[in-house]
Amino acid sequence: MGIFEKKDIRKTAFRQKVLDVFYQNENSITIGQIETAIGKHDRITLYRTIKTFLDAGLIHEIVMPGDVKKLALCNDCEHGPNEHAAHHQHNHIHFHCAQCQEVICVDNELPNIDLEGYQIDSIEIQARGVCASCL
Amino acid sequence: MGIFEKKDIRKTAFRQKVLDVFYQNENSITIGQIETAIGKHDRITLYRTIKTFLDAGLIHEIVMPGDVKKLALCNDCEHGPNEHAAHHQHNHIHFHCAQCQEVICVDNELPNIDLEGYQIDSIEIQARGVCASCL
DNA sequence: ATATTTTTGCAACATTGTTGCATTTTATGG
DNA sequence: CCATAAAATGCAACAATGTTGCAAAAATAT
Ligand SMILES: [Mn+2]
Ligand SMILES: [Mn+2]
Ligand SMILES: [Zn+2]
Ligand SMILES: [Zn+2]
Repeated sequence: MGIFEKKDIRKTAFRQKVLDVFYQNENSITIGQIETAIGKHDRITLYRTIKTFLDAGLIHEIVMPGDVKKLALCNDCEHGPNEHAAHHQHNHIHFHCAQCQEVICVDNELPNIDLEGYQIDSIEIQARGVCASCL
Repeated sequence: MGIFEKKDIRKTAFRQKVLDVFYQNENSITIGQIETAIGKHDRITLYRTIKTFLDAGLIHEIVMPGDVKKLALCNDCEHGPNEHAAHHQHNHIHFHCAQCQEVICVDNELPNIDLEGYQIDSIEIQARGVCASCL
């Protein structure tokens, strides 16, 4: 049973190629990286594919400080049915390495945040520094 | 001694108008809000003004999940000289209220995050839920 | 195999932001 | 206050990124 059946979206040659790019990279990737990897292609279809993957909970979007935008496979993320990308619940930290510039989904417990007078439904944490491989 | 002298950037009529929009709003604002508030104006100059303010450490940029981009006055932020926007050190949490849609800089201690094997230089936290006014 | 549904590719458009350059505004200081 | 120098502005043109409508093609269901 492939990932497409599991997520109930149609399996097409194009989508498989895009998905492969995710599998071929250890960390999160940019749309630009996908475009380079899949060669000649249609930009519009790629955008729609990404939206499909996002809606299906196959991948998640990471927006880092400084407008660095990345995409990553969802492994440990929590998803409701058809959860909108904006309300995605990562339960990991996103780490931007200042040296190799990779943006890494680091598996770990999120700290408990408590803001007096506020009701917190979800949190998202970005960290910056030097990653394990670069240290 | 006005804020322009303090930050060593020239005071102009246009910049004063933009700055006033920040003062008139309790929370963070979008570029669109500024454009509406200052009326007929030049889009390019506004972008350059915002960059100037960012470079001067007068304001900071907030990128929330779902590509919500906002700007806010720097009050308690830490700045080195000419610190680039991407490496800005907020020391507060950014809270997005799902009800009023405001993005609020909430003053509070940041938790101590420790990732085994990683060197963390700075962190940024976004929270989502219902704000104090909406509860 | 045929019918139905979804995806794709193309063209056109929208939004957001940038760059070069001539003109205007602001700050300086005699 | 006026002349000068430095910086900010406005315009035009461009660039990057993403969206929409629609006809053709591909994928699934019967
Ligand atoms: Mn996810
Ligand atoms: Mn700041
Ligand atoms: Zn992630
Ligand atoms: Zn803030």
